[in-house]
Amino acid sequence: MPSKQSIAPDAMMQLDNQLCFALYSTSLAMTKVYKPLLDELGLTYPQYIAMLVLWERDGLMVSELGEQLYLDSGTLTPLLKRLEAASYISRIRDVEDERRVYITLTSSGRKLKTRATKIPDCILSASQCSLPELVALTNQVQSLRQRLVSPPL
Amino acid sequence: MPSKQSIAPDAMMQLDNQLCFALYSTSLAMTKVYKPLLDELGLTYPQYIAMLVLWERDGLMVSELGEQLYLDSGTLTPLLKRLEAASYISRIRDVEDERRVYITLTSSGRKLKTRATKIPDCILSASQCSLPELVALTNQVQSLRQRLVSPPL
DNA sequence: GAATATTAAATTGCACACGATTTAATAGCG
DNA sequence: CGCTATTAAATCGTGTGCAATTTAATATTC
Repeated sequence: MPSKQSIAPDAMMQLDNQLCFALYSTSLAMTKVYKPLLDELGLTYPQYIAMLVLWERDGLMVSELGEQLYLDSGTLTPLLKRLEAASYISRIRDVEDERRVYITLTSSGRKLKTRATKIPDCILSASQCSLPELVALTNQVQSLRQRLVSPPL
Repeated sequence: MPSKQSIAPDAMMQLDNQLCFALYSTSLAMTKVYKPLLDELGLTYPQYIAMLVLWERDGLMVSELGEQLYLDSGTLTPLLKRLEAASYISRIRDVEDERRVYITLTSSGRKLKTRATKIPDCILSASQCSLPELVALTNQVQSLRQRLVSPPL
């Protein structure tokens, strides 16, 4: 009989028991719920979360944006070029330090925030979560992320 | 003053408050934890979860595999071709109904299961979760997924 | 102050995701 | 039987993610 802190290897390997697959498939399912809402704004989900950060604080460097999104320049550079092509942001190289590129909202990008306001409500309703459940689950998942990105020595 | 079931729109839009971003970024962080373990097996994470399903039940159709993984043929066909190129699976068209393609493990693919057995333990330890916490969180996330993929009328 | 190291973005190559379309095969129906 | 509808995979195009490398600029060190 297994102890409290162990479990049969086969059970561990079952897909439905796996937290990682639950996160992976639920994240993809979430993105599909966002899709029709974001289509109206002409944004993909990763573009949307980049805009969310910029709506909070404009004028970030690519690397600062990357820290908040947990994404690197290999992902962000092309994504930001598409947002620039859509006239939502400007990419401006710092004259003080030409290695840096600052991301700034255009007026069109700022205006988009208003139209995006209703999205969180739509998602909340689609997720059929109570607000306390949503807050609790978000905190637990964030706490897990923190443990994963800063592993113990 | 907002009622218990409402919240300021600005707070809703803050990135860190958002369950979807928490799932998205944590799922990506999880995949990075898997990476060095899966590199030893020559698998990517999506390939690994396909193998997990096949280790449970061999000889599934592409569409049956897709139902379990929540992925469609546009994703699975190239992924399965790579697993076939790696000699872990065979793709065999059904002679009864030539629209169907059955996925079968090769002996090499079956052998891989042994080497994969330790992975769930490594992940559990990296996530620094107690087993009860992991089980509870997995159930909550799965329940959310179910609500997202089968919305109410 | 020239050589070296570090830093910030960009680039490259590969592997997903997925909507949409296409191809091919079977089922259903009059 | 022949026509239409449905089904199962495959294909195609776009947009991520990310490791690894490259490019260019700034810091550091001797």
